[in-house]
Amino acid sequence: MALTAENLKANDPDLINVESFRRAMLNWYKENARRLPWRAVFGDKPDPYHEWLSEIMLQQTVVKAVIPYFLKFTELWPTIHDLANAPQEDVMREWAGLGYYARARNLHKCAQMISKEYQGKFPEEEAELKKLPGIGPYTAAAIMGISFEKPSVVMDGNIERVLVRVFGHKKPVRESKKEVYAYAAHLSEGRTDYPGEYAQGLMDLGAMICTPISPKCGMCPIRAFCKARSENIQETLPVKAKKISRPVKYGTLYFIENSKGELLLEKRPGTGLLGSMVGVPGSEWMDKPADIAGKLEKFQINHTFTHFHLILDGVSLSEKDKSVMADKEYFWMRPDTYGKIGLPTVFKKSIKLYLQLKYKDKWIL
DNA sequence: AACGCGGGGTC
DNA sequence: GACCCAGCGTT
Repeated sequence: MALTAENLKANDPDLINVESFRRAMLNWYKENARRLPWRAVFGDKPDPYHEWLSEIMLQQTVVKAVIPYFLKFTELWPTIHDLANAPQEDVMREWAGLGYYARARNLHKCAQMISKEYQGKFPEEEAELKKLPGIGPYTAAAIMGISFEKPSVVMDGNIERVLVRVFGHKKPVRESKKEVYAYAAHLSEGRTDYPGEYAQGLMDLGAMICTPISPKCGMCPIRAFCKARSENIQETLPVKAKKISRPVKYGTLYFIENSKGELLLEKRPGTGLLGSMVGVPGSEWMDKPADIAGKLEKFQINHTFTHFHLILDGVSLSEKDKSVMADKEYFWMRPDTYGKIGLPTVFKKSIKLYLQLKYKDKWIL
C-alpha cells in the first residue's frame, strides 16, 4: 500500500488534530516570527524574486550566514533582470564564501531563464518551478506556499526535525523519508489557511525552539502535540545514520609572483569542487602526500571540506615556472586585493597565510 | 539510491 | 578541536 497522508490517517488513530496544531503554530508565528530581510509581514506575500533568492542561499546553511549576502545581492541587482544580465564572474565573486558553488551557477542560469523565457515572472505551478535549475522539491514548495500562498507540503531540515519529534518517529530518517513526508502532508496538503506562514512558522520553531541539541520544550507552542516530549526522547530524535570518517587528501599550491609583485591566480573549470571560482593554482589533490620534501621551501595549509580533510603544501615558484599553467585560464592579482576578489575560503585562507609568512620573514622567498 | 558538493555554528 | 547541520544535481 502506498504511504500517503490519507493512508497514514487511516492507520494511526493517535495522529494529531490538524486544525488545532495549525492554529497553535500560526498563533505562535504571528507573535514570534523572525524578522528577516526577505520576509513580508504576516498575511502579505514577499516578492518572489526575494523569496527565491533567499531560499537558494539558505539551502544547506543558516539564516545568519545568508543575511549579508542577500542584502548585497539585492543592492547590486534589485530585479531578477539585473541579476540575469550580470556577468557570471560577478555573481561568483559575490557568492564566494557561501559554499556549494553550483548553487550560484544555477541561480544565475535560473535568473536568465525567468528573465527571458518567463518575462521576469516566476511560474505559479510547482511542477514548472521544479524544472528550473537549482529549484528542487523543497524550494518549489517553499515558493508556492510563501510567495503565492498556495497549498504546498514544505519539508526542509528544520521541519523534518520538528515533525519527527512531534510524531515520535524512531526510525533513521534517511531510510524512511516517505513516512516523514507523509506527516508533513497530513498537516499541510491542500491547506489554504496561511500556507506560507505555517511553513515559515515550523522553520522558525525548528531554528529557535526545536533545535538539534537541547530543544527548548518549555517554550514550545506545540509541546502538547509532541509525542517525543511525552516520552522524553526529544534529545534522541531524529535518529541519524552512522557517520563516516573523513579521509585526508594532499596537494600543493603554487604561489607565483611576477616582477610587479603580483600573484598568479586561475579561473577554475566550471564543474566539480569549487567550480567556476577563482583559486590559487596547484596540483591535483591526491590520497597520498606528494614527495616534494626537502626540494622546496614550503608551508602547510589545512582545510576541511564536507567529505575530506585537505592538507596543502604552499610553495613559492618563480615567474618562469608559470608553464605549470599550460591549458589553464590565469591572471595576475595584486596580493593586497585578495580580500575583495571573491575567493573560496580555502584559497582566501591560503593567501592570507602566505602573506603573513612572507612579511614576517619567517619564510624565505 | 548513492554520492558530490562548503562553510559556519555549537558544544 | 570535534561534532553537527543540510537541498539539488548527477550518476
